[in-house]
Amino acid sequence: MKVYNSLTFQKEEFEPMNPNEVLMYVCGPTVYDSPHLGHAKSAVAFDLVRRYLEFKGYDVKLVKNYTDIDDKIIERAQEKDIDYITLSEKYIEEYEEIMTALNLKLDYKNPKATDIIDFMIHVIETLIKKGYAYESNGSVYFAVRTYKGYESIFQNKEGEEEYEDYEIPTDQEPLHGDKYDSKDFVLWKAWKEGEPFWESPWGKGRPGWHIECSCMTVKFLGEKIDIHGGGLDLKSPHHKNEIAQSTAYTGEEIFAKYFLHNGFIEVDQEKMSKSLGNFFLVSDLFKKFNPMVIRFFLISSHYRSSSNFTMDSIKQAETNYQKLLTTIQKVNELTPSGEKNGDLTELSDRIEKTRNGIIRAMDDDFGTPEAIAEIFTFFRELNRVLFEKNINITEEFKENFFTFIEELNEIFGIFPNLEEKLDLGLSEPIGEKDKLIKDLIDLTRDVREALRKRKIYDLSDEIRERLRALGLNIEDK
RNA sequence: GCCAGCGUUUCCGAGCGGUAAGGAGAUGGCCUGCAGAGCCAUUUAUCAUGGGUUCAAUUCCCAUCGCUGGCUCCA
Repeated sequence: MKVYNSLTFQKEEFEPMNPNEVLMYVCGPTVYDSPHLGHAKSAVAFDLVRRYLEFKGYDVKLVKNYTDIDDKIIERAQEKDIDYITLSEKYIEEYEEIMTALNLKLDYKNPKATDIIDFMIHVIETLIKKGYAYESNGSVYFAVRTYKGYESIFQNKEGEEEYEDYEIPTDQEPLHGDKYDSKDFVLWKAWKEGEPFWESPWGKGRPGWHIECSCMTVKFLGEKIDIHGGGLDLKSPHHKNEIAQSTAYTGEEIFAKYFLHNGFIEVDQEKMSKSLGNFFLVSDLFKKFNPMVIRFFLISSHYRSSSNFTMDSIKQAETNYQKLLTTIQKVNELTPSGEKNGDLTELSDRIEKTRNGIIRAMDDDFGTPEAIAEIFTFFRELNRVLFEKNINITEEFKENFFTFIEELNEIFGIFPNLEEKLDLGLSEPIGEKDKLIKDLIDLTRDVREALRKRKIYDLSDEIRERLRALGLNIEDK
């Protein structure tokens, strides 16, 4: 299989360092606000990568961090006059709830920046010792000029100018605030009145942003990993800095073999932003759409391209998703009674063809849109043969079909709790699905059946309409 | 300003050297007590514009325009 590697600007054959295992790190959110659709896009994109790699037989270890100490968090906590921990805990909890609803698989580890302060201090000390970093006024900076090759990271150009041999001029006064070079970035931030702090060899302070991901990777996955993921906006300088400081620390040639970056959500062809007022929080979208519709929307475009979010496009996703569910429901309701015949054999072949088509698409840098197209093509054929020609199916075919659906669920994660859904015939979640609801639905169905038998259509239609208004789709045979 | 990416039919959205997947919407038809679902057909494409390379370009190269991102916090 091939993946697009941001380091080399091209698709490459995917070969993890260990043939059976994939070590993967994804930059998680800074928890100072509720997750918006962009966070969901990133999270779902890498959940998909992880799922597909697992489907291919790899044992995937995925670490995703929480940045729980940072300027914005401190600022927001001060505004609200609460402790920064209270703030970050609140948003971590919300993030986890939302990602669970979006059917993300659990990560191997979700460390918080503040969990590993000691280790960060150790890494920063090492960087100073090795001559890559310097202390200045209680802060510590990474001197980018000491890192040969810094400017070439993520540069798709030949002959990028690189730094000559350079030693940090610690005997001089810094020219750029506390820094010797404007590009130097902070590893440790000196404490300011009113801010949370940790004790360090350089006095009170807190870690800089870039160092945390490097430290987490090394601490929880090792000095070299296979895949590092994150949003496109993190490429520079965050990932650039991560690579520099990590390899400076470990002395390894590489930090991550493949860097994967996901694209953005746009709204009406414009960037989604608070100032434009076109900002969508996932929690708000959940009020109007099933989380699986959101997930389906997100995987309907390729993870690297930007997706255009409009009310129209999310409704289209809803229609499409429902279309898949409807067909699955219909197959589920069929009672196997037939003998093997030519049509069924052909359909079984179609399952195999579709499976191969999906694998082909996903093997090419996780081509979800093409994979989904394969599913639709197969489902249309399925509908035509099964429900237009009224072919009887066999037990074997039904099993075969549901094994395939289960595979789809493994790869795309779009059919969680399918059995429940099929039993209830629900198109939308209606809150707590318990036995009472199911019984009431059955009751209503029976009443409608009776009415329709006596051709009292106006009444049965009214019941149908009112159920529909409640989010229950009733379809007459 | 510098760097990177994108511009495909009414809409969403693939393809990326041999004249363009899939879905939505719309219209007509089949089916149905009706509706829905489903099926069939049409809408369905001078692939932003202008040059160039090639037997052949939506796909490669150059320029222009438009949009987006990075250069400061950001998924």
